[in-house]
Amino acid sequence: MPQVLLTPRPLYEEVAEQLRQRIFNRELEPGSWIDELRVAGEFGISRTPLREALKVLAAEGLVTMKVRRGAYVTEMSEKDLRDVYHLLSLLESDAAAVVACSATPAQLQSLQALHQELEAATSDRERFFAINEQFHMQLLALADNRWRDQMVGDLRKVMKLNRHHSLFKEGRIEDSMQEHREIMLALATRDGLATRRAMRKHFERGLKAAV
Amino acid sequence: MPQVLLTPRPLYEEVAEQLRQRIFNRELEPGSWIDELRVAGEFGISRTPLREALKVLAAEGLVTMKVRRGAYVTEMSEKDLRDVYHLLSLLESDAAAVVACSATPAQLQSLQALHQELEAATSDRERFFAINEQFHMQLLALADNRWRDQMVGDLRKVMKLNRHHSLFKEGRIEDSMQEHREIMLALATRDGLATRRAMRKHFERGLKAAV
DNA sequence: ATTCATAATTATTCATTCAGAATAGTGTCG
DNA sequence: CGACACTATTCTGAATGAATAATTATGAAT
Repeated sequence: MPQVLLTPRPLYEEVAEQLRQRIFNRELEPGSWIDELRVAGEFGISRTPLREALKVLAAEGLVTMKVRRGAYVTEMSEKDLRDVYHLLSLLESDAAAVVACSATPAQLQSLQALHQELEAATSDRERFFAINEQFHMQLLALADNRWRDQMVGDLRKVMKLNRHHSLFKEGRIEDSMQEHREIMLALATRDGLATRRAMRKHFERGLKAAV
Repeated sequence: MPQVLLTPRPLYEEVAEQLRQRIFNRELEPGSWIDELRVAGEFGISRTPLREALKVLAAEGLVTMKVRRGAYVTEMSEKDLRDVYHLLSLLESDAAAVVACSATPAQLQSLQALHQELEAATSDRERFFAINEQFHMQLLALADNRWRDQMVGDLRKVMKLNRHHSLFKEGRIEDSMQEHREIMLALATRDGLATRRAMRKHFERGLKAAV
């Protein structure tokens, strides 16, 4: 049959996304070897785009390449988790401070809207998780630094390698919500330092709940 | 007994490094299209490892891929330069603060040694530049966060895309040296906050000299 | 029986080949 | 004379095949 697949993006990117999902779903476990032939067979593609996808994932830190030994799913130690949280805290709290000082009222309003959605989703773990991610991404977007966006995106991906997600802990959602309220308050008062502090605290608590 | 390793690293990594050099040397100009056939021919290799190398460089931000239109050397606007400096300042000043608080005396001594080398190289621009890079990398290494190392490495690479290097400005070396002295002083007193401030100032001045 | 060496198998790495899409050039029509 | 359309060429994206390197297993020797 003719390959009528409209390719909105190149195959290796599609494959990279699929591989990310498999890694996050633990179908490919951290530390395990990625069999190029087997995976290429399962996707019904050749090894070439798969290898290119693996290069992308390696640059993101999701997999690590060993010379002449192929690709392995990255293993995150507890120290790695702390280190990644530390960097995310640094980058996102700075972004929050930037937004507090430079955002337009309309932009702050867009954050407020997401915040309200979050308040309304505290009972639905999956939905809360999704909107929470949206909120952080919107904040990043308002800080308007494409290099930071790239880095935070990568860090958040490798963070998902970790088994225990902070939001899965009992009571974490309520605490997280309270921290978000403090962030919104600091943003509303246009206080850069307070916003930075609030975001820092948010990540600090998040890490405590994650380990 | 392992066999003699003939290929220290895979071809695509070697090619990636060569391409970086060509980009930094302006043999491949920002904004220009990278002709896969031509470059592969010049390197005497096929397109496959070249394409894998381009994926790596794309992840680093040195080149940008356009769908069905190949790879282009990334163009840095003035805002991009400011944004990258901002992030480097954030990441490296935090690293410096960490080192100030947690480094062993022997580790501080290794920094002091590099600092002395730097003091002795103020008359040789090239050498000063190289040792300066070594100093910053050693500081990073002491902060012991491989994810930060990766990110700072990438940011420093894209920074090199910029035409005017801060250290090429007249009088910048002397100023830079003075800022380094303040950093060393703050490190010696184990004052994390002061170290962070000193490193921040160093980058602030560096940016001013770069634009 | 254990260890070392050699051979075979397996998997990565790179080259060659093919197909599809985009752009540029040329020709024709309004 | 200009604009639009069609064709041809060129380059990207993908597949397949060949070669090299590493690991494992087997056999022999101490």
